Amino acid sequence: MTSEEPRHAGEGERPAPDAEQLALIRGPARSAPRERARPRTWRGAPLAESLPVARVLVDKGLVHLDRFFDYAVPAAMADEARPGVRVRVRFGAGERGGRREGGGLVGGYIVERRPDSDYPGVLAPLAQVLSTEQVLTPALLRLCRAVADRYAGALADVVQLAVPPRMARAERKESPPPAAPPAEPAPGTWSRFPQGPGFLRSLARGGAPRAVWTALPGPQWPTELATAMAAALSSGRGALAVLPDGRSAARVDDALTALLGSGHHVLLTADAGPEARYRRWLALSRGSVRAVVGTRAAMFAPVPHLGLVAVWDDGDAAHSEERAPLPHAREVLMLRSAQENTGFLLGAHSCTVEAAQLVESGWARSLAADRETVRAAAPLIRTVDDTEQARDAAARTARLPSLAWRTARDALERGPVLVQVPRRGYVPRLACERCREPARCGHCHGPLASPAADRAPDCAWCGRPEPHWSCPGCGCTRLRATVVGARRTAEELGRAFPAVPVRTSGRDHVLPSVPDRPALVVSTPGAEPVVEEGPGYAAALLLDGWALLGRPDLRAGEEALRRWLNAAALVRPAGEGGTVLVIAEQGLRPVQALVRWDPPGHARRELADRAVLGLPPVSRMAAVSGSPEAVEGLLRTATLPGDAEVLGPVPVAGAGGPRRPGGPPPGERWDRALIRVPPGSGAALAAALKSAQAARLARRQGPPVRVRIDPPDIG
DNA sequence: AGCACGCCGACT
DNA sequence: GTCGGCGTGCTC
Repeated sequence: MTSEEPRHAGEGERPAPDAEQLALIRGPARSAPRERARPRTWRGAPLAESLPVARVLVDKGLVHLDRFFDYAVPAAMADEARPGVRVRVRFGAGERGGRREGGGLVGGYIVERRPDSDYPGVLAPLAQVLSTEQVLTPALLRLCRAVADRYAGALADVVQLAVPPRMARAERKESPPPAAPPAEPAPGTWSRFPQGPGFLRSLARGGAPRAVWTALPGPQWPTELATAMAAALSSGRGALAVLPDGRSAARVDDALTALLGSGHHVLLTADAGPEARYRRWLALSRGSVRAVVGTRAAMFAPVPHLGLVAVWDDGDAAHSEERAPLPHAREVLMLRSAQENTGFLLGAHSCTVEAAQLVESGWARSLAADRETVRAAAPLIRTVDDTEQARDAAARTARLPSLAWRTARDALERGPVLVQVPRRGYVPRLACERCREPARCGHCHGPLASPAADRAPDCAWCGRPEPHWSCPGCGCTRLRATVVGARRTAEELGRAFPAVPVRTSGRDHVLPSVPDRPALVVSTPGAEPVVEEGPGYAAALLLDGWALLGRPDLRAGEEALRRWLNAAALVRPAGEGGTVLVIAEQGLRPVQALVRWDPPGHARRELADRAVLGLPPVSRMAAVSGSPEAVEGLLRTATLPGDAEVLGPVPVAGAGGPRRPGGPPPGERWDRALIRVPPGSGAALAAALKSAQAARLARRQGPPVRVRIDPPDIG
């Protein structure tokens, strides 16, 4: 702490110790009022000779402080105080009384060195340069700025997500020079995709192709993803891949190692620990390593001269950052791809509506295999309609359809059988009694919910009652609550095969893999073990159709299909006896898409529907929530774009429900309003909400409001 | 957000 | 004449 000096009594009353220096930093012919001209922590230390002003991003995530502050650079720090380094500065209410030191020390980053400042007062000096490591590079700063704007958040909040905390020990270690770029990789199994080799060639030649990749079922995708990264590396550029969890990241990391050895890439996941993580981050930042595979925080990894950004399975909820301003990895990587002119690869077994929109709009090209190739790689999909079971709740949980039993029995002779069961905790809402289509509001297409069993339903978005609902699909006027739960079916299954070992994998106990031997593997979605070595599961039983499809969430169908496809992709091809049995009504759109193994087709149809109904991502939405007065106040003061449409506010289920972080405090009522704008007005909406939020906080007009762009739970 | 300033009423 | 309520505005 070179600048932590004791306070001199009466210092404030004296003229500045070095009037010439202060004139220099105050800028040309500016006569600041005398009381403002008193330096605060100033000890008369000389200033840096060139560029004596440092523009600093103060590390406080307050929306109304979302700007830079200028500080004087003492001569002693002239060399160290480079753009991008971490600093400590005094920040807070000034010492206008001349008696106190300024506010406390806070952290920050130098974003720029300048010859002068436009601040009319006297600049406080930098208190300390914490480290000479230039962590917030201009490219990273620009990305953080774009992400903050996109999500109506504060720059400092985004920087906190992007730059890991400092670990001094990790900084002391030197990083080796980078390895020479590897040779251009052979396409390998990318040859199964007509556009695959061309995509790789473009990357290898320094191009920036953008693709939405529908991966084929089977275990090849990690190697294919790694091959695309290697192609970008072979052009002398860097590559980055974001995966939804540590397990899948490790698989791609292994594939890269198999392809290139260990000198070219790092794995950036939470389980490495903070110090190792920072060391690897520094290896990238210093240009010692050019490729990174990781979970969502890796989307900000400081790869210089990036050639490819990739994201796997963008429908997985883990790609949504849960800290403010809640950015999504796919969106961040899209911004990054545009800013740094890189290739873009969005891969998955399924296809989100956002991915379909990227193809539809022409922003990305589709990278999919021919129908015959898909059919040869996919397992046989069979469906069991459960309408018969639905008549009797007891039968539904206790009895297994005989086809499921036979499928499992036959498959267990050849290998392991995967049983996918739902996770607990789905919110029951209303659906058509006959066709089970989730019931939607006739006015805004929000989901209907029943406040009490014997009352008419309300819209959960706009609050309008809907006493005379009728199903647009089948004309039925009767509603039913959605049913959840099929776990006992799996237990029943275990009892039906007493001779076979039953293994379970779930949120608490994730089983990474199982041997290629007969066993029942019961797993919740997302925790399915892969089969070691062999051709994959002999069969899969997908039992969670009801729980998923009954949800009124906009993404219910897409999410059901995504989970089914991820499980079904672990099953061996139909030609080798692989069978998937899904318990769900055959006529449902996601079920048909699974049977035909056509996830892009499903996403395209969903996209067309949403365009008609004005739902995201065809329109952009924002959620504003907080106490009723706060929400009302923000909506009143905000100057929204002219084409914005406000839905609600309506009360949010608070007390009694599961307590979510950042949600309403127990016992208090919270409201939520949704604002939707047509395509093209998203940026204006974010900007309007951000400035209204800033004004509100600055003037302290009542309790805080939460603003969320692209709310995930609008249905 | 903190934090300090300042303008007003109540008390010594 | 002095203390302290909180309404208002700034932080380089």
